Amino acid sequence: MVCPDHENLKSKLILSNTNLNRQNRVANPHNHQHPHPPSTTAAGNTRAAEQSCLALLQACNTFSKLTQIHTHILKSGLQNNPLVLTKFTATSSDLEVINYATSFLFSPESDTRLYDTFLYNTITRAYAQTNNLKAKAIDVYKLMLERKKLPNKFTYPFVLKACAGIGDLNLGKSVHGSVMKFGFGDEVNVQNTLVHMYCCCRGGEGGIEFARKVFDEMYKSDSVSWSAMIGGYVRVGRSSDAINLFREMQIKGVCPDEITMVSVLSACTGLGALELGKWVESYVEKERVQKNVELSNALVDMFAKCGDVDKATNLFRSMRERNIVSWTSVIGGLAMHGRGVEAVAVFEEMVRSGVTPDDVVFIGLLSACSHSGLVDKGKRYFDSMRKDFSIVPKIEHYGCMVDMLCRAGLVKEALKFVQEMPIDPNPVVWRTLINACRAHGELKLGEKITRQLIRNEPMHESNYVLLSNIYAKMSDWEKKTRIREAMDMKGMKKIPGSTMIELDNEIYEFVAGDKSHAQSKEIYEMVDETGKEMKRAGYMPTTTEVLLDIDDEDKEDTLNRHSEKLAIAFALLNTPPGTLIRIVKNLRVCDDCHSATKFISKIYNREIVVRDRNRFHHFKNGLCSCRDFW
DNA sequence: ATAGGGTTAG
Repeated sequence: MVCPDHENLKSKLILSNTNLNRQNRVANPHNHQHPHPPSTTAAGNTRAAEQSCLALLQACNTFSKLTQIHTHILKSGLQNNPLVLTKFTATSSDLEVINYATSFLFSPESDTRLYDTFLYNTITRAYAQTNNLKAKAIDVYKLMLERKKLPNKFTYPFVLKACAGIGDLNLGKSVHGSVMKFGFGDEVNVQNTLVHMYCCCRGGEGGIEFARKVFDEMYKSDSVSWSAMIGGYVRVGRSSDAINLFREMQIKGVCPDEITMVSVLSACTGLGALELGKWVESYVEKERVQKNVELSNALVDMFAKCGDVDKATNLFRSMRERNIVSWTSVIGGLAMHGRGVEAVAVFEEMVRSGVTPDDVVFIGLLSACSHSGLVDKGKRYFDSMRKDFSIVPKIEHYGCMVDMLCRAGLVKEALKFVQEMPIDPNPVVWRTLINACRAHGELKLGEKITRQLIRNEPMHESNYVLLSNIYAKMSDWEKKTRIREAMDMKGMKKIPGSTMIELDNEIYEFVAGDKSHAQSKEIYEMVDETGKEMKRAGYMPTTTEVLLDIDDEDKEDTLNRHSEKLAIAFALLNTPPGTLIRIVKNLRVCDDCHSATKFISKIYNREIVVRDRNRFHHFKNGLCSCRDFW
């Protein structure tokens, strides 16, 4: 929705800029000759006009008034009056206003002595909170220093926020230097923003260790410092560190607020730790943390991504205030669980209720269609994005379409779609296509595409894994071995698969061939036993995805040591019969484990919920919710 | 006039 007054103001401001330039050049040559305040009488007049403008701005709280005041400013010829300009920018952080003020700041015709730190700060703040314009905030700040204006305690939170948005570690470090030089290194608010800035900046290794250093050295910290650091760990994917830090925060007796709890919930989401997430939910209830829309959204997302999408939906239904993010979390959550028909229904409900869809919710919707085989529906929604909602599809939307065609087995159509789409396919799109080639037996085509991809992206290990899997399916062990050698030579390693499971408020993690667990012996005996039961029920090990060229018996042994099989055996041993089992895998589940889990769900009468890198698999009675497409 | 948070293809 566009506010009419807002539009009005925009056009006026654009006009006023041209007016002013003309005035400077022709109608008001006075400016050129006397950059200093004009003569006494004129000064008196100016002061009166100035006071009247300031008074008007003081009372201003709506766009419509702002427009009137702007007209007034123009009439009084006070466009570049520093006091008026400062008040104007402080009253409205509307970009047009800010750009307008900035043009004076940078204009060689302006008397720069008249602009003070407040004005620079206000403009820096406005740019710092606007995407794509963070660099301008730094320009304004640098200009301020060049002109020998001293920064004050408000300056650095704004500047550091801009650095965080830009994400350049070297820039951040140099600003940190200025913070110390100007003596703001002891301000808690500045330190908090330093922590946040380092958490957001990358450059070589990334800045999170610098953040931790600032954080550890803080003389006193508050909930903001802890939230910034916890949120930082979440952002870089170090969810366990985030949880550990939260525990430390409780020990230290720092009281978390709703923002802290949002980050803690995100950490649970990252780990897939449902029990931990439920504990956080009860903590929020018990400690009466204010449950605003962001916190509720984080809860909905946590439940969906930790495997309980029904709880996520119920929570969403109970929310009094919802926004587009709430809807997106539910739709995306249902999509991940293969409940595409429901996701589509929720989307339709959203549109009916008057919420305008954005590009993000369409990613969830298209992904829902893809994971549930709703190809025609997906195509219609894809067209409708542009037609009905004026949203230009991005690479993610094209990616969903490619995935949709691939899952439906239409690999050739998917390739044609990629070749004809108006934007360049990215590696993700190619990998989607390659995996589909493997899954649907288009091995030669898959090999060709992967070789090309490796030329463009030689250091991305999943490309090699894909190629290796294609050769395995071709039974070309020689080429497969060569891929492995090539990876070794480049110093690359396959990311080890690992599986997490929660039991009695503990988190257990298994890797392939894991022997570290106290129950290790029983676990392997259980794996053997389930193996025998499964074979009796007709299970055939899928040995084509095993990495090395070894004989079939050894391959089977390798498969049996996969982390998900160990985790499931562990769960069978330690939970009462009939209990639902939830596990979280860091990579995609392999063909063999997928097939084995189906058998186990039937033989042992267990519902097994597996989260893998991309989606959920609900195994029940020998079947999987993904309908074997993944 | 200052700081930290929720959704994003495989």
